[in-house]
Amino acid sequence: MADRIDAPADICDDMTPDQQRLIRDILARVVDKWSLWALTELTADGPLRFSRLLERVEGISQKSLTATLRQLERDGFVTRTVVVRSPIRVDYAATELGHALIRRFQPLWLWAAGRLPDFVAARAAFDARTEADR
Amino acid sequence: MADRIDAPADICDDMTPDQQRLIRDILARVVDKWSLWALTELTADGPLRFSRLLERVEGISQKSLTATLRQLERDGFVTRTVVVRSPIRVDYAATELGHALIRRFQPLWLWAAGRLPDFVAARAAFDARTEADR
DNA sequence: CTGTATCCTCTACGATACTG
DNA sequence: CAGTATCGTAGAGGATACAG
Repeated sequence: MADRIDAPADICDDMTPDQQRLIRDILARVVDKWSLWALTELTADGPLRFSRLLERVEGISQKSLTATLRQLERDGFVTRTVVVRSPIRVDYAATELGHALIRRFQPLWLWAAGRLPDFVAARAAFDARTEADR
Repeated sequence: MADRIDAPADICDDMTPDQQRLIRDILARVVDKWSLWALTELTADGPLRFSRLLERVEGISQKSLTATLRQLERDGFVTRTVVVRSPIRVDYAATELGHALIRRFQPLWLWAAGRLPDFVAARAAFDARTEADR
């Protein structure tokens, strides 16, 4: 399953403020506290039920998981399938769009991981600087 | 100025929870309401003074711009240079790390731009679905 | 089991006024 | 001009209880 070809670079110049806002909106949501984490679990391990996700995304509350999944569903990153048994059961799965996002995001994550020493050093330097004077 | 080679993919398995938290922290900050925007202005147009940034990052308050720049400085993405004239003047500039981040982020942005129709469609479908039933 | 509803807290952020 | 201080508001998100 190959990604679509990237849009040409000058596409950004042709975008309305509304469109730019939507993109920022999408990307911001994706890097919020839980979305990327939940989506990563789904892309890594196939469909998962609500309660499995609740275990895997450590620290998330039920309420926030519900909200996070709704957003991901609304933006087309996951599907939600109700299995009408007793007890009821709901499966969540990453869509093609969801998989694509994770694939696209991974290089950024890896880059950040490789640069981790720089971040640690930068913070240490800054904190040392600001504790002394200012 | 070439980027560093990416870390190998399995680097993620060797990371402590603390390190993973730091990466999420960094990446989350970067996509927050203002950071990426401010940093983009700096990478596009060389050093800028505080008041120029305040104009360019439309809608940001003085307080938030100060906070945003402090975070970016602390994480090593920008430098802050005080020019002691009268009136005082402060220049902000993107570091190599800051430029690298923007470069790394751009493909993701372009991908999102290219997929914009999908997002619009997904949201429309979801909203139609949820207005009918639920 | 999978949600929704309520409450409560904490933080982000704008507006405004003030300082070096 | 660049920043700090203070206030007020709005939203995110946890804990808990309850419903289908």
